[in-house]
Amino acid sequence: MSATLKDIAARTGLSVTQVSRALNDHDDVSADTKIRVREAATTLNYRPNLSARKLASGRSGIVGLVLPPQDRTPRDSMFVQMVRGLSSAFSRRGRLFVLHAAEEGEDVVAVHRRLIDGGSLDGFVLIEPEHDDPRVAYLQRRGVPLVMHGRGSLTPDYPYFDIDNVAVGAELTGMLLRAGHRRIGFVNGLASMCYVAHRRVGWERALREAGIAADPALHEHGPMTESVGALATLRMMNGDTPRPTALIAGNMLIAKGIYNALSMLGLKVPGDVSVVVHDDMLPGEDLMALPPTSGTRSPLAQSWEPLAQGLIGAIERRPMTELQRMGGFEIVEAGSVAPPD
Amino acid sequence: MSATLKDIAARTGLSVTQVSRALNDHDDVSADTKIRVREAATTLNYRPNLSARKLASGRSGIVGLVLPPQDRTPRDSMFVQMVRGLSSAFSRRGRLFVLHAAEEGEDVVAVHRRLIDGGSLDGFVLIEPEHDDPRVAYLQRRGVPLVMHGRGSLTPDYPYFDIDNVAVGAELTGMLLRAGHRRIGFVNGLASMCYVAHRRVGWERALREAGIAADPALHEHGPMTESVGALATLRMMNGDTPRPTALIAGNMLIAKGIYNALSMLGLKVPGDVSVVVHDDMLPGEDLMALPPTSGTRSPLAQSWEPLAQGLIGAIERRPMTELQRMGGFEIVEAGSVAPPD
DNA sequence: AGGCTTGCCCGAAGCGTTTCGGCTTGGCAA
DNA sequence: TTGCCAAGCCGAAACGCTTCGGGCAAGCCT
Repeated sequence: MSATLKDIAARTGLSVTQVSRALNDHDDVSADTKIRVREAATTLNYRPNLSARKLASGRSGIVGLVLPPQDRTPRDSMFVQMVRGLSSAFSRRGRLFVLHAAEEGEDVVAVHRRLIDGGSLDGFVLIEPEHDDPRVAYLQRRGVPLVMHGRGSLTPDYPYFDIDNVAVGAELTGMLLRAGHRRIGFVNGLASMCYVAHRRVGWERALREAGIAADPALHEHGPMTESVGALATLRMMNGDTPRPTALIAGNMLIAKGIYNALSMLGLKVPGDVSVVVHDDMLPGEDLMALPPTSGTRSPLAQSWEPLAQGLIGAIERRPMTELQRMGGFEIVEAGSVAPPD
Repeated sequence: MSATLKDIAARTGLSVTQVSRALNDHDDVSADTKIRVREAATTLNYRPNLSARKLASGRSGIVGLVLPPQDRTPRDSMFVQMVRGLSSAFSRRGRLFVLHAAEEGEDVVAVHRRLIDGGSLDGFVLIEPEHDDPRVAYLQRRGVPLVMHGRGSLTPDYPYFDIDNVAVGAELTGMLLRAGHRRIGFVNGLASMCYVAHRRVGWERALREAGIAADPALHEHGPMTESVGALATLRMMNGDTPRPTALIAGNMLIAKGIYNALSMLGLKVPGDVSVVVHDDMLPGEDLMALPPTSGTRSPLAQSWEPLAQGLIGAIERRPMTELQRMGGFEIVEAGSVAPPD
């Protein structure tokens, strides 16, 4: 059905060996031969058989991602964007990216095992890191390449792409401190997420450096949704402790909730309360009609390229230093911060 | 690293051939041998190498779905649900389901080609059928098994799972006709979607059978979103032609928009206008706080099992009659329909 | 006794690739 | 002339599996 190396060999009068070496750009093939082989390959419409390649060399050129079994609907749209971004990034590099959804009850490690032993995948993109991540432990033990979106700790021993979330937390806090705020609330994400913890560390550090004790009552954890933002705001504003004069939102949805709660309380931004946010630039959030808000910004969509680079680097056994990469973030001044009182 | 047939053969004192046949449950292996082989396989933690299997037999046990390149955010959540459902349905049947996202500019047929020639996939689940679908044409020509979610025409020549959308359209219309309505508006989905056309046919047919001419001004096409529902309602209610006394919503989001527009116009349901809807039971829609609405209902989530069955049947070259399946739908009476005036 | 079936098993070939080791050729230095 | 080296090429084995075409007993029929 589909052309094979043998067909090209027959057509060019070369051996299968030499054709294979020509197509893979080995150095003991004459330049002229390489050209002839490549021409024959395109006219015959040759596509390498990845199964055969995998069997012979151990590498198939297919990489994948296992979708965690939880089903938190607000994140679905992000997953789709991620799959699209990674597909395209790997395609550009001549690899095939596939996604497999883990079963509800199934052990995530077992799913990875199935995909490796099935003998098809060369490596994995992992998301939502945990401390001492069992997936990482397993893959490292089996010698299977991986790249993490984020970090399970501040200095992990595996390839990753992440932004400096401690710096993000510190910068958001710093923007408010510099405006003169002293009581700064933080509506953060789920405590189990590492980047959430890192941002909290940044918040605490910035406060400490300004000589302020971080008040735990001013830090809220929860899924990054509108209602969580709203409820957390109400709690902080109606609590026993003195009201915060400024709020940090973990993402745009939380910010939306904060704005809703503040307007319910009759409080103006930035007149009564200052607000800053970290913006992931998720698609669809732009039509949320949020007032311009200062803060930090780093598009999640900028992760796909470095992640693809990182995984391919890992597959090619590049040194670890090349595989641990950090993305930057911008600082946005949009007028949602004013001095207190 | 991982156990192979040879390991099992060595352990049981059988030949590789016989071990393979035992594991694949061929009939010229004694029952006793099968048991011994299976035991050895589990203690050695054997997993078949899918690449090798594919190479030898032409079948890998991997099936896939290509995510169309458009990026209509409201559908993302449905895609994720679909991927989860299909993954699990195929896993239960010992197959591996993967998803690959098509590139923005890329030809969808070319993507399928890449996946076939890559030599990994046994077959495809297709979604969003078109008339004379080029993907179907290509796969049929190559002899690659497929199953369609929906139908590109009422009597296609390929395996599919669909519900009877003509009947859905007719039933929704019928519910309103039986209450005495004569001017019945339909806010339908995108005209390019086949099920949308089928429902329209059902609407027209039911009207015709009741001796009513279908007024094109009472039929609106558009993406299935809240605002489309709202705008279509405003147009129909403020148009030059007599107002409809009842409205059909293509799905819950459209219904939501209809309710919003009606309440803006100060119209009550069912006092002033009756409303019926087809409910796909997408997750998250329950928290849309829609008033109880009569109509038809058939959970999209019930498609994954029949689709998996259909594709596996197609791979096993079962007769076409077994592979073309229809799902049913329920009729919901929830009090959103009353006689006109 | 001869032949036939049935039950169980095996060797070997083959799927399409990569890769190891070795082969030839021509050119150049000794 | 001989010896050597590099450039370019090739055969064969291997990856793990399926499958074709047999083989060898034991049991049955005539």
